[in-house]
Amino acid sequence: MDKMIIGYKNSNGEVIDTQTTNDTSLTPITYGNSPEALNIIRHSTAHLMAQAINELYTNAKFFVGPTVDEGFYYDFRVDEKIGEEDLKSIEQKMKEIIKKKAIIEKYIITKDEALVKFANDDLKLAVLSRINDTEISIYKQGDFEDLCRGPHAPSVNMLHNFKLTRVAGAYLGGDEKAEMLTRIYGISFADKESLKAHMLMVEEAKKRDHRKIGGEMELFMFDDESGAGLPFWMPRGARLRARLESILHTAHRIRGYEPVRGPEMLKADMWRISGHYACYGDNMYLTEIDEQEYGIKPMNCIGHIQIFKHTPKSYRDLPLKYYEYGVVHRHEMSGALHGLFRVREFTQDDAHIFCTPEQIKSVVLDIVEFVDSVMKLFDFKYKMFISTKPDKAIGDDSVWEISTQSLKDALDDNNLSYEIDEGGGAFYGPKIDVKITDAIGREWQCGTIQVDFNLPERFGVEYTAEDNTKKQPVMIHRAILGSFERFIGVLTEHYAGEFPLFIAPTGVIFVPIADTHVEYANELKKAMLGINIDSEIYDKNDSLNKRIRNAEKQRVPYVVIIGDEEVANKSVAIRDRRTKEQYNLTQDEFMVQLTKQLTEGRI
RNA sequence: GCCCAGAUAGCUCAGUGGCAGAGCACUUCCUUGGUAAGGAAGAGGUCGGCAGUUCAAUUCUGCUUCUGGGCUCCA
Repeated sequence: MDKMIIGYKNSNGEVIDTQTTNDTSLTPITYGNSPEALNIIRHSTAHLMAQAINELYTNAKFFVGPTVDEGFYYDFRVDEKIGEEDLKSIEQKMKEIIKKKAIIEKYIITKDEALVKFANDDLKLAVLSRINDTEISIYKQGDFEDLCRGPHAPSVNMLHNFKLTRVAGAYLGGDEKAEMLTRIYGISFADKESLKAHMLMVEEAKKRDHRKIGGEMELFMFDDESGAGLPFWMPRGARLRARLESILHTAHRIRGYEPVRGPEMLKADMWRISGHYACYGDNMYLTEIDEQEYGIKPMNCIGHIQIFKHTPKSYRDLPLKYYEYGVVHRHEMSGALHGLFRVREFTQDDAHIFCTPEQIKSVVLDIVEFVDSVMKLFDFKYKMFISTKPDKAIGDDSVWEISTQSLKDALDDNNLSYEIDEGGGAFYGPKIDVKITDAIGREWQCGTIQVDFNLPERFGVEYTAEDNTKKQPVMIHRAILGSFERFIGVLTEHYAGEFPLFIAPTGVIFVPIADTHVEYANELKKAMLGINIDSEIYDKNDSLNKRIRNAEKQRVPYVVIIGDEEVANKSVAIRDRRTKEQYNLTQDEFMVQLTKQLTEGRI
């Protein structure tokens, strides 16, 4: 028979392994890199790893070893401390085991028998306590056996192409209060080439790491003495950020948004009314001023609500769109901090739109158009998720109905596909989350659109309707980038630091050949500022070759060489990063080209 | 916050219970060069911080701050 069959799929799409059936009328799953095959291979590789760990650490006790998006892991407990360097010996042991070519067998026992069999293994008992079935399957390879629902590959012989990637701690069952187990992550593929390609992707991701590039390019920094998770923007990073802010500012104004700005902190009572004090208090920084408690804002909504309430509003004012680059502080656990991706102080591109329930659909449609423009600008593919009413929710079902349907209609009308996250909404309303995919295929959650009936109610927000009665508006919270910090982090990795001209912190580096050419370079730099291009002059006492090499390494769109010829002709000798070409233009032609290229950043 | 691993020059990293090291970057000088690393000299460190063990600690121990990989959480 075909040795390459590693499982079957039944008519319900369920995967059944070869240990369970050899019914050839089922659809076979052949050994390869299909999602189903990989799932089986990785699951079995997790077991293989457990077997190796079991041989190396005889006191090891195992919890669960599932597959995940990026491979597999196994959680276990050992007396020894396991570090990265131990992964090599575990891999070595796994390879030894493969050489024995053990068949992977399966047998069934009752749950009662399993309870007896694993009586001395508290972790397996913990696993069993989570299983309701009366029958338990056990998989066995050589002398190693493990309680598992499968499916598994027929033989360890099929598990050659793996790599253990990291070791970490993980709570038993994901419970913060439970014991911390050791977790080892790994990945495997059907062939060597795919494994190699994956490891190359990981290498590429490492090269693009925004913390590394951000440091090299001097975009931003963190300072131990000042505190964790508090980013500092250095001149180059601040230039980039200012460009992004400026592009977005115009984009908001064109779309009818009004800029507003709320204070950095408010009396704690405001946060009590909003519900933040009770629901979000653990993440808030509180302080006391003149014996009164204040809270530093973790969100911008209250400020916008107070501004809305300050003057009477008519139905004619709706929808009313307020936006703010709102600085917020949120306490994140120290272990969660991660470069610009997770910080304790950040700025949201935040907006709150006050509208009637009937207007939700068109307002959301506008926002979706806005999101689409921004994501297209940066060449991001994206997906949308609509999250519906959770079990614990406030508000009438009818209002949930109309607003959820409005979200769906808005996306359907715009021909945008989305997935439904059933019950994933906030307690105060449904939402759309935007997940973007970067240049090397990684996904990031950035933008979010949330419908809210809760805060208008709590703060007594109202407007005068056509019939001269007071009515309550709906509030739509939305962010497109999410936060400037995270988005710039993502952009940095997306472009590997080679930002397009319209946000590049430095658009041009001028390299004068000799001192006599510096004056012209200064003139050019000044002219550049006139058309909103930041440039730098590299006139250090290094050899010309070295200066060109260093300038080229700066990830700047244009390197421009200035010599006698250029000074005489008022021209520039260009090295164009985008076209990877060298050519000459007059100064005027160059400025026209740059100005034109800057307009690519208009949305 | 929890588990594991780290912290040595501006950066990347060697190294040692007994005077602190390299490459790059930096400063000065020579070189004034037309397209990817010219040469020489110099400066730079409380070996993250605080205690403890020791004749002696950058090295061993404890605590602490920060960083990394996860868990958890989230923009």
